[in-house]
Amino acid sequence: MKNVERINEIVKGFDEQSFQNDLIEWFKAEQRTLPWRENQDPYRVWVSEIMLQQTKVDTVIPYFNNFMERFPTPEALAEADEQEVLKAWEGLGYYSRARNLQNAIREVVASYDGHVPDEPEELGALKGIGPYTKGAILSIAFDQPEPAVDGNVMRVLARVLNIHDDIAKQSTRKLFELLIRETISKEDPSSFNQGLMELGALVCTPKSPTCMLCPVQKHCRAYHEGLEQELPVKKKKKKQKKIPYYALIVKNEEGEVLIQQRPADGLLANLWEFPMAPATEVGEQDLSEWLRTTYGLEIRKMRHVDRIKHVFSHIIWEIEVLTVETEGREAALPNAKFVTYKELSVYPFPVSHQKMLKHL
DNA sequence: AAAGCGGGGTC
DNA sequence: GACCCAGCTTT
Repeated sequence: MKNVERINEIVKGFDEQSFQNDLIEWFKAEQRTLPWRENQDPYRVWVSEIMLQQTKVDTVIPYFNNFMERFPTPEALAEADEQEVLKAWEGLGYYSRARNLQNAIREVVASYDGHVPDEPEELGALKGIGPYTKGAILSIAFDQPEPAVDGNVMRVLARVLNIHDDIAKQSTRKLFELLIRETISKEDPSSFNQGLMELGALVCTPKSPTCMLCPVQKHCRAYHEGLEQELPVKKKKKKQKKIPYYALIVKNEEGEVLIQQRPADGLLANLWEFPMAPATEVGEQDLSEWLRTTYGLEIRKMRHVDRIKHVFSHIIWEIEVLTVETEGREAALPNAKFVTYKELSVYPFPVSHQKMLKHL
């Protein structure tokens, strides 16, 4: 069946007007006070939406406040060093978000005189702005009736409209976008979109939704069928592969520690770390040789001090941590260098390596 | 369409 | 452990 026909089938007998009213009324009364809801500044809305991707509100709040203090305007963010931006993002994860955001903001300053564009095509062409974020900015900052379909929205609508499509597929997201275009309030698209998300976060939760307190319970087909726990349908992903490493906390005679910048692409791009040897290729007895050939450093003393397991979305690092004292003072590798304990604080580190700081 | 990309909270 | 989170980009 074509999407248009499905939409007509789905919304048949659905009281859109009443649903809108109940949802918006509830949102206006019950919405949380959040820093990015102080006003409609498109820059603030944008930053908040990027930070909120795959990230809980409670986690984002302190990062958002700090980020706005350090980079209050698009110009301030455009002029900053990427390392400063990554430092402000440190611990938040998905660091390409930060790099894409700055890239896009620089584009806005260069091409749009620092004004966030309110045209869907211009906005969507900016780095890091996909279908969801585009719709969120357009509806929340510019009051345009555009769909902003995230995980919350798909869960809420899957239940309300009793839709059993796999929400992991992007064709399903497109179906929901069409449904929203049909259903969204033209008078207050911002409260409508945010209301769906707020409802998903506070009431229509993934497990044990509190249907008894739901403002749109009477509209919910899954509730009436007793299917709210079965929806939404989502294909589960396969589990992560384990990768073993040795991490070396190397101190020279000055008491400085060896750190190294990761490549500009891929996992944790451009962040800093302590040197890591892949344990699949290097054995513990080979570490002296590895340190010599890789960094030109002679080991004086080496001690096993910790074991760290760090879970990413797609892999698991299993890290054996060793402290090392060396004779050399300089590292041969250009992206590696010795720094003092104090200097460490300006470099952005992934959480996996922050866990090793206690061994310094 | 599937995989890569973080980190934290919950059950 | 598994799942989820105000997803996007690359392959």
